[in-house]
Amino acid sequence: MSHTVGIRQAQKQKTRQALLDAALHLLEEQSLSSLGLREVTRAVGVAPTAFYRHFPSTADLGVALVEEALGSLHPMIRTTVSTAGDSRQRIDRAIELIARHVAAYPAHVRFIARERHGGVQPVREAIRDQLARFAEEVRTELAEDPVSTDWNDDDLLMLAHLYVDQMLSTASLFLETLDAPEEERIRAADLARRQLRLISIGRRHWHD
Amino acid sequence: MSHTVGIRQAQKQKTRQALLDAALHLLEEQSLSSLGLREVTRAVGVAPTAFYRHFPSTADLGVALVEEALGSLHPMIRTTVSTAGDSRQRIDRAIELIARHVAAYPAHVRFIARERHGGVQPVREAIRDQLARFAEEVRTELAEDPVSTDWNDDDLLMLAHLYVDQMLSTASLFLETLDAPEEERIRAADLARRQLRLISIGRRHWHD
DNA sequence: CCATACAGTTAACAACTGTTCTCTGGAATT
DNA sequence: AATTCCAGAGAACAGTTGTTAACTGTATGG
Repeated sequence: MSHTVGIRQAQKQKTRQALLDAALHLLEEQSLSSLGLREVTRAVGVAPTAFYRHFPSTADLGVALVEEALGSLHPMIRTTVSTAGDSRQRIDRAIELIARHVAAYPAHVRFIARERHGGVQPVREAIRDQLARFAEEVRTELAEDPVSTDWNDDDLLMLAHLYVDQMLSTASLFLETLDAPEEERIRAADLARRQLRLISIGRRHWHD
Repeated sequence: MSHTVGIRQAQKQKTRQALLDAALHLLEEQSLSSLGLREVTRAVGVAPTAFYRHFPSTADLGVALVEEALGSLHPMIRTTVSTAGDSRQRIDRAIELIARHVAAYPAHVRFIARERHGGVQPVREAIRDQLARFAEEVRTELAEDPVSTDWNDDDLLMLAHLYVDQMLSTASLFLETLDAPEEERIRAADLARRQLRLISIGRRHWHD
């Protein structure tokens, strides 16, 4: 049991990543349920049968993509709904973070938005589970905010889900306006900002 | 130019509808981008080539399905965000309407949720356009509410989009819990109700 | 009553799909 | 140095796909 990777395993992970990358690229203009195994291997330049060395089926490839797209996002959550600064600053920071992420990983965002309600059950479930984890994390973050002192856990989770949904909706909106003129992108950011503001107002007056 | 339908056209529309129904059924466990033309005709019991008498491609079939799923929904919008009753009654009525609709047309709801961000561009655009129309209608309805006297059109449209998104999100949640035990369905309805309540609170305190 | 229009059929096309089995070259282990 | 392991290749399988062309029967309009 050596802790060195070895040429063998290194090469394997390399082609595995190549398969993931190629699939993500192909999925920009189709859904996972229509993605062919041969289509992916052809794009990578390996034999169709090599696919099975890495994934039992394209559905498992999809689950791996969910991990890649959302797994590394958990650290970002804490800063997104961080308690630092006043309400306006927090909203601006969140919008900025989402916009940057969409610009940096558009294919990831598209994949999640597309397959969240897509035709492949295991992938839907993987996304649902990850989003539920996000909601939990957002809840614990919200609980530390002095605004939420008299909130019960159920209401906090309700608000957390609302925020997570809003984040995804905003990310999807930003994705659509990625190639649009700057004016439209500003309008989109403005819309998202005001929606977040309305939610945060509702939050402040929840117990009236 | 007769106003009588004629045996011929009647039969044509009958098979056309059969194609739409079969497609909708098949789309419950896959996405439109993987729906085969032959698959649909086989389900209806008609030759593959007959498909072309009704739709140039499966994408056009999808656009027709958008029309069927959302086109008939516009009348419902007015009553959903109607101004009658107090806030709690309005929310209860909206949730009830959504729940009924999801139970009555689950395949329609699933199709819209799935293809809204799906892999077929013309269908995405058709859904986006219809939802934009919904938002416009919601806005004019909201404008008549005395709560919105000092709201500008831009903010009203922002709120309308938030409501439309929330409706879809709620419908999708209800769809997932359709076959779940009643306890979970009640929890889902409760969550949706509180989220709507938070938004409506934010709305009331928008200009503070 | 007859000519036309046309929804649906049949047959054939090349291209594609997922999956199995057998094989090979080189890294890993002993 | 000899042996095992295993990522990937290659070939073949039975089925599938979208699209074309030429057809048939029947409702429709003159």
